[in-house]
Amino acid sequence: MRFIDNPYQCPVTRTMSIIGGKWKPIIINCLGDKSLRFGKLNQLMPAISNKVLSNELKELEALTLIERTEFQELPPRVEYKLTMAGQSLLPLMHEVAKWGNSHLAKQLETQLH
Amino acid sequence: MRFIDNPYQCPVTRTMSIIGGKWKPIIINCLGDKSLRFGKLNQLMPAISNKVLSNELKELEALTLIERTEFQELPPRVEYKLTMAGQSLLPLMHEVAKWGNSHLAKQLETQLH
DNA sequence: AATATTAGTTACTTAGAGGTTACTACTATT
DNA sequence: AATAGTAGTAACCTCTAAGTAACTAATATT
Repeated sequence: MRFIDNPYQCPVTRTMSIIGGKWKPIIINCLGDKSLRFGKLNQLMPAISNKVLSNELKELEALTLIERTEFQELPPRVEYKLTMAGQSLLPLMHEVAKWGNSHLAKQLETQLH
Repeated sequence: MRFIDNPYQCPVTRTMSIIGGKWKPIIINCLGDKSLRFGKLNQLMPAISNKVLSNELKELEALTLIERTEFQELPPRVEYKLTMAGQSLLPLMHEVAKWGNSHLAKQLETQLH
């Protein structure tokens, strides 16, 4: 999802423009306050392809929401974690998760099939 | 955005499957606790086409998150408002808006161009 | 008889997000 | 000399969410 035209400076529109993609909120929530390797993220989100995960991580890094650390080891090790800016999204993610745990959300999910 | 495969029952994934579309959170936030006509919604979100707005409203209605009321008048009058279920999303929308109003979000928005 | 008003619908097109598959680099281990 | 392990990349494809433009129904008003 790309930038949404936001003439009235709507804050919801602004947030959705930035983290409204299919995977970004899920990645941010997976990271939480942990530092995770690429492969671990891929394993936590089995439905995302490594190409898309790689792209999303690059975009999140460009937005300064996550930080990528490369270790000089073999086999390669790369860890991702939220920056302070990224962590500012955690209360929001908590609210998203809270609603997702509600009876209504669980019921609606089954209806989506 | 359609259903996301959610093998680990992740609540964030669940929420994003349901309201993760480009426009749904914006529509829900626009409605708030008000009852709004189709044309008014279109005016509040000038970047959405009437075809897409119409589709999104139908989907939200099918999810029982909004209620559509048709008045027998001419010219036609139709009003949309959140159901109780839809209103359960307002605290979440409030958190989304709060983050969207942060300095960081405003800064990142300009960067998206 | 033309225009306005409202809430859409229809038919068509298109951008691009997302998906698939195969591949690479580098070394240690069997 | 083949395999494993990690973090990706490259080339290609596909689908569908979204966009565009024109149109409709029904009546009142000019």
